[in-house]
Amino acid sequence: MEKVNQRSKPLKTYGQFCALARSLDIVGERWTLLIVRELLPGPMRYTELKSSLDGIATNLLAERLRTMEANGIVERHLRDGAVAFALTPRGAELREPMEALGRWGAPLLATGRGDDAFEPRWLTLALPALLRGTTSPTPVELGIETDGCTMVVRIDERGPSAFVRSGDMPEALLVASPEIVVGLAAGAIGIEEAVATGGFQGDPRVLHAVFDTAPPRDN
Amino acid sequence: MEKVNQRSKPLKTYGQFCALARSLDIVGERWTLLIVRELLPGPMRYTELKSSLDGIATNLLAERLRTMEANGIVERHLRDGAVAFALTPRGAELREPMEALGRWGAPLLATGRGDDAFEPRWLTLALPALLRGTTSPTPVELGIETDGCTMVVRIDERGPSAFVRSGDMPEALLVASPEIVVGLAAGAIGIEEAVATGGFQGDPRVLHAVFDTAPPRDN
DNA sequence: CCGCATCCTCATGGATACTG
DNA sequence: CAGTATCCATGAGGATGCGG
Repeated sequence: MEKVNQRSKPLKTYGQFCALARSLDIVGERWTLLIVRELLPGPMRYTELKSSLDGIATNLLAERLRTMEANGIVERHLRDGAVAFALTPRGAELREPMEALGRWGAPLLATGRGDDAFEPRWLTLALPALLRGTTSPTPVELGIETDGCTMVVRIDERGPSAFVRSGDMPEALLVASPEIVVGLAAGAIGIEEAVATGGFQGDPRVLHAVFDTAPPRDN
Repeated sequence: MEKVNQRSKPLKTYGQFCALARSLDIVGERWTLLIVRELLPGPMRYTELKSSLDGIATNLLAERLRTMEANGIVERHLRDGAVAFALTPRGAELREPMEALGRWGAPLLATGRGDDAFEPRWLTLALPALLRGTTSPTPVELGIETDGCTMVVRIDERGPSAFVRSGDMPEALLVASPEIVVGLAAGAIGIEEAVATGGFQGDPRVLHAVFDTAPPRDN
C-alpha cells in the first residue's frame, strides 16, 4: 500500500484549543505582523508595502494579503480607481499586542541601527507603546523630525498617540536620529543628551511633558 | 561570472530598526511562543515539551530550545540529574505580549474545540489574560476543574493569577468543559449557563467575584 | 526511558522574470 | 501598478537510530 496522507486539513494550523495558538495561526506567519504595522497608520498601496517591507518577495506579499483578507484583518479599498489595502477594525485591534511585543523588544534596539532598514513611520507605533501611561490633562503636541520625516506625538488625558501629519506643525520640534528618539522614549537616554546630539526648538516644557516621568534635574 | 550570494548574513532576520521586527526575529519563528507558553507555569523536561506540543518535530524542538537559550530567554537547569528547561526572567517577561495576543485571539475560540488538542495548563495563561483588570481587596480563590485537571484562579488586589496546585483546594469549585470556562472568562457565557452545564459547589460570591463585572442579576 | 542527531520528503519562503 | 509564474534554497514534519 502506498502511503496515504491521512490529515484532512494539512493547513499550517497548530490544532490547539488555545487563544494564543489560534492567534498565531492567523498572524504568526512570517511578515504578517509587519504588514499590519505598515497599515496601522493608514491604507497603503501594494507597491508602497513592497518597497517599505524590504526583502519580502512579491508573491509572498500577494499571498499574505489574500489570506489576511480571508481572515478578516485586511480589506481592499478602491480609492480613486486604484487598490488600497487597509486594516479592518478587527485588524486594527492588533495594535495592543503589537505594542506589547514592541515594548518587550525595545531593549533589542540598544545595539543601534547598524545597516538595518528604517522608516520614520514605524515610530508612530513605537512611541505610543513606549510612552504608554503618560498622560496630560491639557493636550501637548511635540514635533519629531528624524531621518528627514516629521511626525507629531500628542499626549492628552487618554494617553499618547502619534501620527505623520502634513501641514501645520507644533512649534515644539525635536530633531534627532532614530536611535536617539527610541532611546529617549525607552528611558535609556536623558532629555539633555538627546537635545545636545540633535536639536530642539520651542517650549522645553513640552519636551518634558512627553518624555519625562521625573521633573528635569538642574545641575 | 557566476552568481554570488552577496548577503553577508543570510540569517532569518528582518533587518529592520524596529522593536517589533527585532522581537519577531527572536520569538517570531514557528513554535517558539508556544514553547514559552508551556514553560510559563514552570520548568519542563524535553519529553514533556515534546508530548505537550503535539506535532512538533523532535529536531525542531531541540533547535528551538538551543536558539532560545542563545537568545537568553530559556536556560537549562539540572534538577536531580535530569535536564529541565526553564524561562529566564527575560523570557518570562513575554507573558505580557502573549496575554495581549491571547486576548486578541479569544474570539477565535468561539468556534469550539473540535478535535484540537487541549491542555488544562494552558488556562493558567488564558484566564488571567481574560480577567485582567479584575481585582479584589480580599483575596478570593476559585478551583476550576476541567478536562480532569483542577487548577486555582486567585484574585487579589493586584489582579488575577492562576496556577495548578496539588493538595489543598479552595472549597469553591467550578466544574466545566474548556469551552465553557473560556467562554465564561471572555464574557461570552453567563455564570448561570456555565453552572447549569457543568457544576459548582461552594460560596457563589466567589464565582461572581471572579467572573462578574456586574453584580448578579436576580430575576 | 531521556535528549537529542540523522535522514528523507515535502511545503514554504526568496529571488527574479514576466504580464494584463 | 498590481500582481502571476517560475525556479531554487531553506525550513518544517515524520520516522528512525543511538548513546547515556
